[in-house]
Amino acid sequence: MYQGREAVSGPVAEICERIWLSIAEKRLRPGAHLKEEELSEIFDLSRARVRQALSLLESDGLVTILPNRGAFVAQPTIEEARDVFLFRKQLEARVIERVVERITEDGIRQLEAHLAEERAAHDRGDTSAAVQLAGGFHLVLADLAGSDFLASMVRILVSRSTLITSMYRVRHLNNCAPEDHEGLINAIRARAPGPAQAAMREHIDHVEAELDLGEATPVARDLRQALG
Amino acid sequence: MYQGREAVSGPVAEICERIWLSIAEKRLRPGAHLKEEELSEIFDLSRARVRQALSLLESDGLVTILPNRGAFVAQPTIEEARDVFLFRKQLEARVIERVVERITEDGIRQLEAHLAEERAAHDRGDTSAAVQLAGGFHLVLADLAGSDFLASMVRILVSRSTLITSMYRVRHLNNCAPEDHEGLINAIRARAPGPAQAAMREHIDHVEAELDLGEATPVARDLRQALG
DNA sequence: GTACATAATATTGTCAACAATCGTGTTGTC
DNA sequence: GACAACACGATTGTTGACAATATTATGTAC
Repeated sequence: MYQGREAVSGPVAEICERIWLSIAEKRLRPGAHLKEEELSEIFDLSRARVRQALSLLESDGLVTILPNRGAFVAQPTIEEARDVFLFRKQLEARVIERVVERITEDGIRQLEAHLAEERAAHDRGDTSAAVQLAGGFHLVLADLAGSDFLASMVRILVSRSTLITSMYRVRHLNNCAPEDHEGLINAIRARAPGPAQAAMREHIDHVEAELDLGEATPVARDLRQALG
Repeated sequence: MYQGREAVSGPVAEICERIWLSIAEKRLRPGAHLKEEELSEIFDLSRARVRQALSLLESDGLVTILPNRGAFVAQPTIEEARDVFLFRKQLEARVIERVVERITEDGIRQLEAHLAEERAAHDRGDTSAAVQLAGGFHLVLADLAGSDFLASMVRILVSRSTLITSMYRVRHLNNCAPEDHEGLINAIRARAPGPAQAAMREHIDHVEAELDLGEATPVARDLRQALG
């Protein structure tokens, strides 16, 4: 399974995971060309499967596929970045609303188990796992909302947030701090819709506040795009 | 080009279009199994291209692909239907905001030309074209907002709305009436953000109001007949 | 007749070879 | 040297054949 996608499993999921992580950790620059044969050699998989993975990553907004040209790491603009966070606030507020309505003891345990993993990764300095788990928390939450639609929307926005964060963050910090997630769980446990939604909006604002969305792009953009 | 997707062209776009239309016109019931070989015979295309088309339709939420099982026309629940329209109101209000900011004379002409096509299809009783163009209006609008992100989000939600409307509508009416679209153009021309956003929210409420969210009316028919 | 195992069929998943396209370097002309 | 036409290598796109999996049909015991 890759980023909450039930239908994706096995080798294809692994390519997606690893490319996703490489982007999150800035090992892959926005605009970088992801060549199919190169990837198939690296992962020792057929080109068809690489292609499938790239197609999935495109639908998550992490890469852009140009016909007859190939796949490139996406380059969201500052305007798009702001829109992503604006909609995440609205979308995830709705998610929280539904989660509070239908949360069970088992659901709470799921969230707490995830939070424990986040803390463990954070404490041992494993930023790679920490970033992955921080995004994963929102996917678990979306799952608990019990709507495939909401879950897929959250996935789309969270993956884009990962890319945006890796492009525009000023400090070398996590995507989400575990503390915020703890507060969210508490508000959900108390079955308090208003405070829980407020906590979520604040949390997303925190994430956005760590970014520098006021100036020109720090990473050099594609020349073709700049002059086109 | 299929539903505002620049990158999709040629035969694959045609399969998508025709399946999309068949769903919109209730010739394909939700849950129907879209068999790859059958489709490849109907459209006289290779199975690989059919597969590609089904994958695109999945990312638009029109079909659900189950591993080793195949592709099925999606079956959005009533809860999901409400969420789609809720989110469309928020999303398209933002689209309108950006369109009003950056609209040009040429943009207005584009919208009016589209509206004229809608009216023509409506007047000659071509419901097939009318439904397609009604959804298309929102895609043109999203394009004028000048953000790939907003455009792709609108596409995802509009395609889902099409499916939802075909599932839950009580009267045999259009997805969108051309009158609402005319009002939107006028508000945009006046560069009035508030009224334009209000018009959009009202318009989407109108569409939602035509649905009966308590009764499902599945129409079963042969796949070959539906697509012919 | 029902339940279960098993074979037969239908359907999807995967691959490697081939075709089409694009980017780039080269050559020829002025 | 500037420019266009061309050819080459690199990269993506497509196909048909084959493998894996699921669904249906068949047979058998009780």
